Amino acid sequence: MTNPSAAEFPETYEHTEVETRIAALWEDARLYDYDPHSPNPVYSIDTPPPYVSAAHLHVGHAMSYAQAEFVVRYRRMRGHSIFYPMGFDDNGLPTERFVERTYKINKHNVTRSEFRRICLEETAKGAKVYERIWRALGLSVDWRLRYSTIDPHSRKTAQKSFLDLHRKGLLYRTDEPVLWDTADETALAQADLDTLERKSKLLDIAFAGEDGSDLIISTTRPELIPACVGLFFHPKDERYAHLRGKHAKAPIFGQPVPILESEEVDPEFGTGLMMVCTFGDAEDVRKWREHKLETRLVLTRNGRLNELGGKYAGLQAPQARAAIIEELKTQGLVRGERAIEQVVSIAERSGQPIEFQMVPQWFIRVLDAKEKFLARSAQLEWHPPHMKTRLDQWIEGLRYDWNISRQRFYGVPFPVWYVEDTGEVILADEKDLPVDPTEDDPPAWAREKFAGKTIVPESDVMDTWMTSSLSPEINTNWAETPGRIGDPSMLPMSLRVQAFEIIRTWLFYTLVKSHYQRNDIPWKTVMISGWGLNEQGKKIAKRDLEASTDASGFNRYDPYSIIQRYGADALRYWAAGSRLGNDLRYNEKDVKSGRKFVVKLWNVGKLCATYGADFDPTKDIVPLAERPPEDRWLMSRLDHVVEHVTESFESYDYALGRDALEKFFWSVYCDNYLEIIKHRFWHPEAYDSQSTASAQSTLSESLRVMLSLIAPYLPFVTEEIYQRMFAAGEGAKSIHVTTWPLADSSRRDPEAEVSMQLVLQALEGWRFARSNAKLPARQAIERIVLDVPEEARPGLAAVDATLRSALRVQNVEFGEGELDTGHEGWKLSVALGAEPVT
RNA sequence: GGGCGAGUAGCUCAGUUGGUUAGAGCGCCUGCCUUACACGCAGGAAGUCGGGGGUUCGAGUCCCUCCUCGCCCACCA
Repeated sequence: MTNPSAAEFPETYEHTEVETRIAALWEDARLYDYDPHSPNPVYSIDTPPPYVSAAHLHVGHAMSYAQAEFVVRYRRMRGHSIFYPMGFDDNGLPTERFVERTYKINKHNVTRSEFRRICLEETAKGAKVYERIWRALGLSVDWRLRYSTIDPHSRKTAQKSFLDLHRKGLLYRTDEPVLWDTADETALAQADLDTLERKSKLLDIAFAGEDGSDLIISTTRPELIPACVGLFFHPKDERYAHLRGKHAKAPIFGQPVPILESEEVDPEFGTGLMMVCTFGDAEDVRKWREHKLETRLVLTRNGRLNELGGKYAGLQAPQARAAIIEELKTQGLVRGERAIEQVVSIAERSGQPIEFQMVPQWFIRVLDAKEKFLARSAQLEWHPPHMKTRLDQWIEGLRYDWNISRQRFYGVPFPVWYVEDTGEVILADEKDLPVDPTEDDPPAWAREKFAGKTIVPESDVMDTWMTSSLSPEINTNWAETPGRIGDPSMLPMSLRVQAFEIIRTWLFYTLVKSHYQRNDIPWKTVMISGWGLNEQGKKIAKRDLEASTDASGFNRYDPYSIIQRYGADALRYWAAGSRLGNDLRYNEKDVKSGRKFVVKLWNVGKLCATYGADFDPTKDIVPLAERPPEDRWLMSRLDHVVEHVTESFESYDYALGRDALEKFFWSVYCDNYLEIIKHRFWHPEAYDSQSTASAQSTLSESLRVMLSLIAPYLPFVTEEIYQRMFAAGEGAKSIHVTTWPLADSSRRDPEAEVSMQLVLQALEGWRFARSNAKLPARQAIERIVLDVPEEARPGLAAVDATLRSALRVQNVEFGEGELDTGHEGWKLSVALGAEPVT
């Protein structure tokens, strides 16, 4: 209404047409480009780089990215200079597998750089798909700030990080036993483990004592008998005291096994005699270390028995187990057998039970800095606060330093060579990064210094988290890659947004890196989102996504599909429905509700434009104090909402804001205020001369404020209405770069709120009576007689015009009434008009 | 076994520091195509707030205890 050149509002809201056009408008205006020269405070966001190659994006992902974005849009309107990058993760095993499968190649017939080239091509394709969806969803990302975890900039950053930590003495290389995945044939870190409950058999098996007596141990893993290097009993266990210093003979394999004591043996478990092998579990590793036991590794890196397994050599562990049990039984050495529930550590990716192997690995020290990490955790502002506990408990429970070596082909290489005979470490020069030691030469100084010696490259690659943990540094160009936008002075970044399941990995590792590299926190605030779940409250699986396309091609879990059918605003409306940190079930009907909200808002815009066609806010505004009570009431109520929504964004609890807005918009603004003031427009002659201009002033002001409040949630429809009604008048390119409305006490009007309570009670009573009387909508009403308590009458009489406007009748009187109003002590009667309203 | 979170209408969830008769959306029932909107409007039914105990003038809200569900961690002889 404030825009004299505002185009006519089309009858219906075509979301696809509008959203496409608005997205282009933002794009043309370069609205989301980060401006390094802006005088405004920077607000920077670190969001998860999704796996591009997997292509399994579902509504749950859309939900978490949308949630981050609500906050971003709010901050932009609060006057921050927004730095909002987007990354893609194409590092790690899933990508390796994907490329091998798709291109029918493997690491034996291509070089790393060739493999990387293919991966980057795939990334570019995948990133396009993602970018299309993210843009469609309205994410206000600066796409110039894109990174991929395998691109040269990220590789350089990861390698620089390695050099930095090495220089600081925080890295070491050792061939201690490491967690090993026999399926993927690589070492893993503690954070890569999962647990599996399964049924297992606990067998009592007889070893032979020196005097020929039976020494019974209990084990679930008889295939490790050839790796047995000790039997342990508790020092106070009298039953075995006589065995002190003696040896036992292992069944079948016959090796002599020392009998030793340890406080950690539970005399109550089994026979109280414990078999220790290299290595059945973490406990075995501990005993091996403490008691300096022999090393008899019987399992190979791919999970088979080696020559120590004698005739069972070459068998996979489970087959060997079965065969060995068979032989033990034949020899009568199995003395007991019972089924037990067992919990085993498995590799998160492959699902294989974890073994231990001795392979030289690079470790980052974390165990001796737990207290420091806990202190860093306490420096962060957590939303919701209880998520901090998850990180703290993980830190407290750490048992291993961070193993960053992976025996895989694809990933970020270590910037390291070794002198073959001495094992001396040669590090790359920082100016040469990124390097691949399997293809690049070592630095010139090293070639000179070790001339004549054989120099071998490190062939392992780094743990994928070694790179991802640097997302703040990658974003802000800590490695100083020429041409990248971003500046390390932005560190710590403002906000990290992520889901809870990667607190122990992504969040923890990022904290470690920041602490070690810059002696600082990575970001000031952490926002932990929940998951978007399916209708049954379960995680949306890849197969759910794949099996959910209907005959028309609509996939009910595919964000793009949903956006096409209901619009991005509708999907975002659903995403705004969960309290931060809580999971949110996906229901199509909630997206439909979002769609209804969008359409309702559109219709309000249309109505306001119609009623305000001849209104010029530069000269027609009626001062608030001079407007009728219903106008002052509306503005007062609106001010409460402004405060509420602002608070909800400040506490990252956008869902509370959405609720408050929706209730206000729908029931206060539409169902009451708009319905009340219509009468003023229909019968201006019945009201004072300013009443139309008052309503127009209020409509204009309140709609403008509401559009701003709703803009972070529903950026498209709010922009569309803004462009039609306010943009030209305000001279702004977009509602998203206008100023956030703040609460304004001059709008508060307790007096109007009190008088409107009476009016609304009368209105409710009238609606109740009307509904009971089943009056047709077009029934003309001559007069309404209110039969209300004496004490209410002066208040109502004082706002007579408002009352008539609300009840939509020219004559309101007090007197006797017979119709029930649903309110104690309130009745009314009504004089019907002769003719129906036309 | 330790920890975190949750249990409120048929379903999904709000309910700030304890304060009248516990709310919303969806669903259900009754009317209404009323000059923005039938993707709408008006009205209605529906809850012993997981169980038990306690503090208080007053408890969905605070304390104790038990039960159920989800997640994280530990448990591998």
